Amino acid sequence: MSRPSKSRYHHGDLRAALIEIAVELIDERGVRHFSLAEASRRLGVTVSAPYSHFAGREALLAAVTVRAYELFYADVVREVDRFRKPADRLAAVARSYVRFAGTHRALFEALFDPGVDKSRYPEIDAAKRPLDDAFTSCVDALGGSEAASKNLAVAVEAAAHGHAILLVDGDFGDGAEAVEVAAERAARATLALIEGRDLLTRGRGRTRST
Amino acid sequence: MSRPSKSRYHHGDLRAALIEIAVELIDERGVRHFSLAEASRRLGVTVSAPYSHFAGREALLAAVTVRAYELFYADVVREVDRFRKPADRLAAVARSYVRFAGTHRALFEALFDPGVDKSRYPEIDAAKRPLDDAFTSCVDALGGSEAASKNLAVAVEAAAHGHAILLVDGDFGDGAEAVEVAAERAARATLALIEGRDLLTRGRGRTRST
DNA sequence: GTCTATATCCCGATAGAC
DNA sequence: GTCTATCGGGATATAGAC
Repeated sequence: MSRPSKSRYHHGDLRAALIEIAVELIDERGVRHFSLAEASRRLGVTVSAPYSHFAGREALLAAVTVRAYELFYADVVREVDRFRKPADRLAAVARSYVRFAGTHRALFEALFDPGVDKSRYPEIDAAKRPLDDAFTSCVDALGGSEAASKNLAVAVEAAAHGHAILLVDGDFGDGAEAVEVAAERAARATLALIEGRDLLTRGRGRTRST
Repeated sequence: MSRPSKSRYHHGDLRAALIEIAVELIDERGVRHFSLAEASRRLGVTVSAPYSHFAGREALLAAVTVRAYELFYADVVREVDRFRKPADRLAAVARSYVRFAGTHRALFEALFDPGVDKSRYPEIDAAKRPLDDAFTSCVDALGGSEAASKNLAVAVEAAAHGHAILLVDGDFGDGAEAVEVAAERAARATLALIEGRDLLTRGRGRTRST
């Protein structure tokens, strides 16, 4: 058979193998400690081999980010489609958002790694778009003006993201239980935001400030 | 002579100078590109000099983080004390949280740098505590059960953090205006969460708070 | 106790041979 | 496409000057 040798990726799929091993390594030591050199070592190739497939370390991380968004989106879709009511669907987005952060920490970390200049990798933005659209379409289904929808979408996204960060930061403890606690909190925060959403769009300048 | 040379930091305050220059460098190139070597070069000392004051790069970054929390807390307190009503005070915490992220990006970035293992630097947690307490005391002033307060505190913190990340990520645009937009959104989201807070504490499904 | 000088090792990146 | 060789830079440890 054409089963490739797992120990030595000298068979032409180094690119995919690099992305795969990068995810593993990031899981083990975090993005910051990820190095092309170690990835190469694990794959049994020399340190310069990756440069045939990626411009450099950052480009590989960008590819990892794109992959992460794809997996992220798949998770969100799977979860959202279990519900029909718009509010529940939106809460499901928030829930799966946090779950993804908890169950794929390396990938989630890679998504927001300050070390990758996203503006130089437009494919990252393209990979993110379906996710944003999922948010938006759920929010739109709730009705209300365009401005109100936008405000709610931003608030929910921020809430989901915030819970995800708190989770990854350990504020909810460790393990699978912590993930569910955080995910459930995010879902409920979403429902609370929907409930109080009129307050998101009021005043236009009159909520106090400088 | 006991007169220290100001230009070379050979005067015994290298520790403070390192923290200061670290903040500058992180502002210029981001945490990832910060190096002890360059900090040393800028201060006119050799690369090994910092090791008299810090165990290594990570320890210096930890010190920067502590400093960041101190400044962060000072900002929050200043802003919160301009209000009296509990809801407004809580919204002010969220607002100043986001403002800090926008106006001190380097420090904010350092606060959540995945490269520093916070569990190995307990002083970071200690520096963070006053900030958490500020959140908590504002929430408690709103009344409600202990569990409900906890739930609201977490939700507001997550919302504030989420808006801050979206801001730093450029989702609100650039410049001072973007900062205010994000800060105001966070404040309003806080008010919306207060409004819908009953939904945060329902079902008893998996929400275990401590 | 603080800093210099030095040396080792790892990593990112490039050029050229196979 | 991959390897060899190599350069430059950064992290870190140690020995010694003041």
